[in-house]
Amino acid sequence: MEKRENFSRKRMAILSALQETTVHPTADWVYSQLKPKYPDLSLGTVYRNLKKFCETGKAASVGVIGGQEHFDANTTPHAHLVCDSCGAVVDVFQEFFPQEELQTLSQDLACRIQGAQVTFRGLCPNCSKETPQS
Amino acid sequence: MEKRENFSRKRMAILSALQETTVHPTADWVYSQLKPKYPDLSLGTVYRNLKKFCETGKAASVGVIGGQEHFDANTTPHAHLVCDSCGAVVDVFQEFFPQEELQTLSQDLACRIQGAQVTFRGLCPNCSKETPQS
DNA sequence: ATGTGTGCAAAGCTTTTGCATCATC
DNA sequence: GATGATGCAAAAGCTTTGCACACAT
Repeated sequence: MEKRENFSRKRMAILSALQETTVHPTADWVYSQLKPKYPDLSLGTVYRNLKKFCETGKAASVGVIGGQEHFDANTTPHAHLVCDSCGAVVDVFQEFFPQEELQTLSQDLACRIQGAQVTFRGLCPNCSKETPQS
Repeated sequence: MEKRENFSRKRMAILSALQETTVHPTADWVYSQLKPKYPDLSLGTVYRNLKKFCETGKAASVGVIGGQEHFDANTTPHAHLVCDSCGAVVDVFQEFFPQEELQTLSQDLACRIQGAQVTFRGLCPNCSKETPQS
């Protein structure tokens, strides 16, 4: 009978993995992370659940970086910095486009802007430290 | 001898196609566009040249939207709006992060920001017109 | 019973790449 | 000849999907 508590334990594990990290992982990262603890986990399941999280607002896509989609469980408005050197995706906790600004912009452009994604490119704090001035 | 003026005519055609449109095309769009005029054009060539244009600064990537990378021959700082309804990528000619602001931000975060990509999401002017208030 | 979640493997799509060929110099 | 560009097809890589089975209600 010990099989019974399988009520989406894996789904919870995927969401937790996403919530407990700040690396903005890819599906593959989550899979590798959980595989040891859930040996029969399938990559398809990770993809399916990540997609579902995005649809239900539990997570958001950071976009495709280096050919792979990155996810973020922090859905509060903030930006990201993608490091040219190490590829890291780090948070920039600042809201550059509050609703009122989006509305102003929408009026100016005769469109309906509903969200903004801000992505910086450069060197992350770590790599910035280790790289001599250019 | 009529073969002689083949000096990268295709490369020029690819760049021109990119420059003469505002749709921020994908590799496949460029390929389809040029194929009638250049029946022996290969998709690989389009990919190779688009990549080269990005490396040499003649073009820039708008990012991966709907699974395909979109390109832009306009490399002046500006933003984009991706339409949730028709998928169009339209220009927003405004520079939201001038160099000085990037430098300020870099200091605050102890990093080195070298560029910013701003992408809005919502309804483009066309779809906004045709869609009743929500 | 019905619906949902999953593993597995196959398929799908976009993009890259190896190799032979052709053009230019 | 040497270099660079291309066509073609194969390969690679990421993501989705069909199907059968297990689990939950």
